[in-house]
This record gives sequence, C-alpha cells and structure tokens, in this order.
Amino acid sequence: MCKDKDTHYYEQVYDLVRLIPSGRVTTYGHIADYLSLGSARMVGWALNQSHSTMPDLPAHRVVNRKGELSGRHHFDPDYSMESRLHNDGVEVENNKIVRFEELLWIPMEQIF
DNA sequence: GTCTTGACTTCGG
DNA sequence: GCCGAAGCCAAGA
Repeated sequence: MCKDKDTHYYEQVYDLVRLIPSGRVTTYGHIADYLSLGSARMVGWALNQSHSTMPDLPAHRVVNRKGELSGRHHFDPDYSMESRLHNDGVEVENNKIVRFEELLWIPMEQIF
C-alpha cells in the first residue's frame, strides 16, 4: 500500500470490496463512510472503472442502501449478480437481497 | 475552461 | 409510505 501516485481512492474501495466475505453484502454508503469519501457516488464511480481495472472485483456484493442490485445491469448477462450472490449463498428475490440487513457486512464493525 | 452524467444518499412534501 | 428534489465528488465530452 501507500503507493505514491497510485494511491487513488478506488484502490481503497477495491481492497475493501475484496475483503467482503462470501455470503455477505455491503452498501455504497458504508464503504464511502468507512473510506471517508464523502459521497457514495465515488464508490459507484470506482466500481464502474473496476470493470477495466479490476474485473475480478466481487462488486456483486456491493448494493445500494435499499439492498437492491442497482449495478446488475452493468454486470455480464452470463454472470449476473443474482447468480454470483446465489453462488455465495445469498438469496436474491426480485433483484433485491433477501434478509439484506442480516447479510449486511459493515467494514467498520468487522475490521475496526 | 464549463456542463452533464453517474453502479448513491438523505431530506422534504 | 411513496415521489420529487438537493447534495455530493469525479470523470468524460
């Protein structure tokens, strides 16, 4: 870590998303709050760029505050979020995470 | 250089 | 409880 010019805020987002355990999900707001980005939109931008920089990023575990798979449209149709989440043991219904609050993974409480 | 859009969140009606 | 608007920061045109 602590790279000179490569220390972009997405790097922290990617690293945090990678730390998300299987079967768990998190929200943009919690990531932005933990990284002190100030806006959840920064997380969305980071994940948007992650398609080129970090294709292996488990972004399917990141959803909006409603527990909705808002970014599923940005995923590959053959590897949709529902499929990956279901593979992780997460139940998804109507593009929404079942028992979202129970599966919600907060970095501040887990790491800190 | 400014303006618009974007995988969001929160407040107000 | 649901819909509309504002706020926020960053990147692309």
